[in-house]
Amino acid sequence: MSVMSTVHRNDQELRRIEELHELRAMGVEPFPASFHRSHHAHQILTAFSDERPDEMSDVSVAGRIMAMRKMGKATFCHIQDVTGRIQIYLKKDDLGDVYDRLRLFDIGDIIGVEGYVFRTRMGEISVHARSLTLLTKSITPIPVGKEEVAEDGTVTRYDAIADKEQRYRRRYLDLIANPQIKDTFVKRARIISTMRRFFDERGWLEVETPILQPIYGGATARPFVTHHNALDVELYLRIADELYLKRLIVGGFEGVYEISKNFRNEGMDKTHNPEYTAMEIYVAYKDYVWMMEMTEQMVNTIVTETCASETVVYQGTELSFATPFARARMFDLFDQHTGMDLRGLGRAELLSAARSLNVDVDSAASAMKILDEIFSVLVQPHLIQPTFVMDYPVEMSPLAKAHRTEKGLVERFELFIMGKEVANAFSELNDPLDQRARLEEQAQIRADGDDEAMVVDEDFLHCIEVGLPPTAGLGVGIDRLVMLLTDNDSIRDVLFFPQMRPEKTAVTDTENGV
RNA sequence: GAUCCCGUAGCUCAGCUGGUAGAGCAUUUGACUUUUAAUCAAAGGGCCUUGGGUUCGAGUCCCAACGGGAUCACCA
Repeated sequence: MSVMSTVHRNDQELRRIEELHELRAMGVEPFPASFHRSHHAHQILTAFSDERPDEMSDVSVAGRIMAMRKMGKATFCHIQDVTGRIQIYLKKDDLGDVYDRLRLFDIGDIIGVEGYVFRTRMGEISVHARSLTLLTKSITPIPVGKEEVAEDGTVTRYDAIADKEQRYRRRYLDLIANPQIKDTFVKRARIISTMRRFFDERGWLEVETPILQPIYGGATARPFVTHHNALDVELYLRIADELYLKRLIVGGFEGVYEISKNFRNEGMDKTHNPEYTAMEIYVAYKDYVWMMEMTEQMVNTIVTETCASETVVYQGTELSFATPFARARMFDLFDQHTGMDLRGLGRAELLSAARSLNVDVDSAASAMKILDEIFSVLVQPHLIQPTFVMDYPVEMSPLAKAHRTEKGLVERFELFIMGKEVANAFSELNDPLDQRARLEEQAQIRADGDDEAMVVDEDFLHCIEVGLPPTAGLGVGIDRLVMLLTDNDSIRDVLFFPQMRPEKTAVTDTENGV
């Protein structure tokens, strides 16, 4: 089968390729290896002084041409670097033959400019070019809209790429055309680095555990399955790293954490992507009360350091991250929002409670599912400000330690913000007999048809039998935290490359009948 | 997986009760040495997502497929 390229090029692309050949013929290399750059755009715009313009009499900048206004023997263009845009002023008197080559330059090309900084009659700080170097010739026209900068600095962008499919599939074009979205990703990086520093300062060790696991565990979810050829075994992409991190605590580390991707073979929507980033941390000799305090301190630190404030506006709602966060026991919240005491009810009673509350549940649902459903419909939407929900029923939490005083409950909390779960934590279950009983119960639920229930991991049970010290564990959904702090309502907008259905591959020559 | 909406030029979008494709920006040519969504004049550019059907005639109506978005379900 022939694999000849069948790229279709439009008139603009063909013209640009001709320009490229023409430049080479003139002895201009369209793809030089490097360029010395002295300043970023933003640096010049903030540091330029009208009183002392000579301080910037010799600068060099580089970036992508985003706009070009040719006016005969003078040309203005805007170039964009990672910090923003700056205007370049090019004059035939200064550049001579090089100026004539401008006809071979296009929007999208990357150039380097050396010159002096000045302020135009219209008041815009610009670089007056003494020399101009082509750094990369762009062959594909990019969908850049024109932009208008108002007096107050607000930027209006016209006709920039708006199609979500294009924006997600070709994020590089999105980043060029909508540079303001970079802020989200820069903040994402800062959120993670702040979290990492918070843990490192406290002496906890960042570790790496297997992503390919022979037995998946630590959460209830359907996994992705893959196959290892040499061992001829099925392996699973991890749905959580909990069981491995606990093994390290058993091994003698007293604080370990991991920030990395989990994979869950479930539906996709505004808050779910098949691969997502989680942080899990385990600290020995601590319990969930301690972990709650640690969590609110960590979140507060992240918010104040990345948002320069303790409050954040999310989709029009002001959220306060001042400590302490609200705390509420799960069954107290049921009392408050349903008017019913659901403590200790069996499956049949919960089912009739759900019916009387107009919560739609499957009549075959387990007690755990019914409680979960009532909670998510009637309680969760009220948890707008950061709120710790504590003390869950044991059936919902097979890896959490039995509550020290409340029978039937476990020492667990979840952090809710804007009605969404952001963190989940327990006093970890370290009674090996209890742990075995709970996992066997999960295995039974699984045998009864719930393929999301946990699988028994004998080596994990063995490890707990060796002896896990009292330990507190926490998991945080990084993507959701980033969404909250960057005011984005879709997970796709906080991931550079959200999962998309693969595009149809271009037809090959043979299929084409060539 | 279900339902609804969307798919037209490189980009943003028009296109009425079916009559063979339109604008702005971008591109090309010309004018213009401090412009800024530069301006002015002219020009080129479309398998209207794909495949069927109805019709004398389909961008438009019907069916299906593909891709996207939203809502729901599952889940974090």
